[in-house]
Amino acid sequence: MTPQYDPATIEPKWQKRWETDGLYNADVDPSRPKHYALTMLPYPSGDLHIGHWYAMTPSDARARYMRMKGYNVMFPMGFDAFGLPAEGAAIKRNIHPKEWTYANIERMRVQLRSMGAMFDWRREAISSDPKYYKWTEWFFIQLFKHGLAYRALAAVDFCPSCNTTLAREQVWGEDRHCERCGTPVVKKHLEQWFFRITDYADELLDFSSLDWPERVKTLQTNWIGRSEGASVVFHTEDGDPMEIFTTRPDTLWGATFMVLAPEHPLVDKVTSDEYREQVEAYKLQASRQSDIEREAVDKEKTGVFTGGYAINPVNKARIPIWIADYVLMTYGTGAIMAVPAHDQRDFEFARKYDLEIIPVIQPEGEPDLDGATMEEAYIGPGVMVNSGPFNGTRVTDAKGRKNPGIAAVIDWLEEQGIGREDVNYRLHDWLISRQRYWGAPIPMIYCQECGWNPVPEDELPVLLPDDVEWRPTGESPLKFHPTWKHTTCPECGKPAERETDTMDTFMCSSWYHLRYLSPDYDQGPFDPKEYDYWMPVDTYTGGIEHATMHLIYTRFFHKAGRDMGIMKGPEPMIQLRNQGMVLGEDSEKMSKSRGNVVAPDELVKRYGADTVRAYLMFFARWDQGGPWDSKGIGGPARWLKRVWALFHETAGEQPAPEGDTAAVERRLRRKVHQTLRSVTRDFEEFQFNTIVSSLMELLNEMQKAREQGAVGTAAWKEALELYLLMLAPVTPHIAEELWAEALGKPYSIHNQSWPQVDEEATREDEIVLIVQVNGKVRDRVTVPADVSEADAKAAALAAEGAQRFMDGQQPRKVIYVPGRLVNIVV
RNA sequence: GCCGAAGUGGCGGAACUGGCAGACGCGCACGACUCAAAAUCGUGUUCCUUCGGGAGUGUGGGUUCGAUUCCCACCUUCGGCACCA
Repeated sequence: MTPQYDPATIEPKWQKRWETDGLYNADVDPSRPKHYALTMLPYPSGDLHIGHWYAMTPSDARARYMRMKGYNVMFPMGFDAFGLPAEGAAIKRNIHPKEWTYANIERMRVQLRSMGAMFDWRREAISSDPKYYKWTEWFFIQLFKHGLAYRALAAVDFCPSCNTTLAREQVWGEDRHCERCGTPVVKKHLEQWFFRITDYADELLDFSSLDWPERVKTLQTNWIGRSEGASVVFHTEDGDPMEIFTTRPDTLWGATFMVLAPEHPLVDKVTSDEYREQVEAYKLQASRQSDIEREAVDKEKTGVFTGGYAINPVNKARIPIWIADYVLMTYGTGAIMAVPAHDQRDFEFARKYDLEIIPVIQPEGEPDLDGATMEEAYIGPGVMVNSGPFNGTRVTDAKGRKNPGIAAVIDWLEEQGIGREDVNYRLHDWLISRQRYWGAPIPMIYCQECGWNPVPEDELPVLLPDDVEWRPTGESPLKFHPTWKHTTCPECGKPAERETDTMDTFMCSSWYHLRYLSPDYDQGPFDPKEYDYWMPVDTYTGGIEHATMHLIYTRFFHKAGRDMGIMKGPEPMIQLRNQGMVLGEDSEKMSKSRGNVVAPDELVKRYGADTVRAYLMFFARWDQGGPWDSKGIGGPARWLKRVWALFHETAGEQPAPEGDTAAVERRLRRKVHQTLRSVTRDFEEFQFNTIVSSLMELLNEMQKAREQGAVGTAAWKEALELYLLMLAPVTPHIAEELWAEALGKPYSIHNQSWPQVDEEATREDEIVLIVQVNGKVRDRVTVPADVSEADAKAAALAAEGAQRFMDGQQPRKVIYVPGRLVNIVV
């Protein structure tokens, strides 16, 4: 053992040994409890950055802790290897996306190994491997066969920079930009493939079996955006039905006009000749405006009258039909009933265009509302008025059927056959078509006669051709391949064409946790034996940015798979924890263009992986992250050097023959076991920063105990052993080295059990009681731990500081908190 | 506008169940070692102070013997959604 801590020597040595021994191989073993620890897989961009380390090494420490707790832990790793950057690189540098991707994977595997994580590399899965994407395609076919994948013409978001359509989840922010490249998206009308995720909207709102952060649950709940209400069918004067959705069926009697989205299919039909010109002009203007302009909230509402009229089915009132761009074709039915008295948007519109306002909800104890004089819509509770059979019915603030007014009206609508209880979601079906090359082909064939049919399953995978030209045209490069798309119809055998779009890569990552189970299995997407043992994922870690993308998709995928008889159980990932983000030293997001990127490889070279791991766990709360501080890493670096030095200098020493060490030993054992208790708790709660600080604190105490002659005693030996066991998940290399070289213990520390807290040892003999006078600390007294209340109070009252501040007065009240303090109130 | 999270020393952060605010680390200051520096070790480090003490966890109130912790109102920052009918 060298006197100098030299991570550059010991780290590669142990990494090699662990790997050749298969120390972290996880195999099905029904005799042991399993723990599937999963951390989000990286995209093979070419370099592992500090964010990967921040996500993965604390997750690794937690997985190692669970392993020491006796679980059979699987902690796999792989690559989300399809995707756009590969094509970008291909175009820019004239290198094949496959070559680029696999070269990056090679490089990143080496970098990943340098972390010293307990990855079971036998389970590595790469989503761009044919043996992987064969089953991505297979899943598509199963979804198609079960009616969960369909093709439809829709106005979809298209990124002009990435040259592909995007899912709604991939369009972000007020300016509706592409999640990947930041370019504002445009609308295109295209036929695309969708998954029916909306069929699962309600189930996705049920988080009861999940231990997930509230934040993620809230984000998903808002994203799904469930509204309860009713669908009601109005008719035009000509008898054409127009369905509307409303959350306020109790206000139906106050509907004084209707508004259609400019793109609504009935607009042309209801428009009278007299108004056709202005309607056409308005439609043209609306179509020219971007979504951003149209959806700007503060914009004044505009619209035009169509000349047509509808009949309100509840009271047969004849009401005008308008078109306005504040009604969106993408939500509900693209048509609304307008109740200006009780909806602020309708109110503003009615005032502007001088439309009738009829109050139908009267707030109790207030003067009667008057449509002519109201200054804003009334949206609070009250009693229904001007509402025929419902006059006098109470309306509360509650939504849906919980509101007596709404419940009564819904029942009546259903009786009358006018409408029905209904629910609407903000969530849209998942658009998965991408006009790009480097993705899993959509395994569908179009035949002029038979329509769309899936590729027969025994012909899977549909392989990507290698010889393509990547022209970023907005259409799939596969389309321009001379032969690839030409095939025959699986139904009739006549010439037919393949779908040339590829799948959203979120499709690949929706099931990667299943491919890890058996990455080489060829009878199905996964080996059922592995599935039955390992699933569900027990602990999933990753960034919050996937809350409304990957984390919704994978839940949908699992539930759909369950309904198709492929998967089991309600949810794929039971416990979720999010790490924060490591920012640059300038507190900005790290990026090459800002020049604030921290390169982990250099840090490993300079300090060693253990120090980098420890610093990442220590420098911030894991769930919050924060700016990198290059000076701060010196703390953990010094700490590990001091750990090394202490073990090196004292490991073999025997106790000094003379001197009574009983008190020192007791103090040391107390601190060791108190530390073990808090480290154990912190591992359970993912509080990695306090794990490291507790271990630093214990080292300081051990240093003191050393000076007091503890070295070589039984308590000292126990302290050294427990110290390394607690260190093992955090800094696995130095722990292994000291375990072998300083303590001479048999390989491997990573096969040891997590130690038990000796509660007896943690007990204090004496405690320091705080003495307060009127809530202010005035003194402290040392008393036996099992002091009686009377003795404690007496000691406090006698304390010099207490006497001084009591100023001769009699205590009015003396409060005793056992083990903590005495507060004297005068 | 709606929903959510968070505000603690110069900095990152700690504080279990309402009970010593500032653990641990960075930085800084001083000291030791050194010809000197780095490294290392030691001591100190919330602010004010007449050295008795006083103030202090975004602001203002409340509950309590006692509040970073619970309640009310507000301010700020960050994140999400946003004409969603």
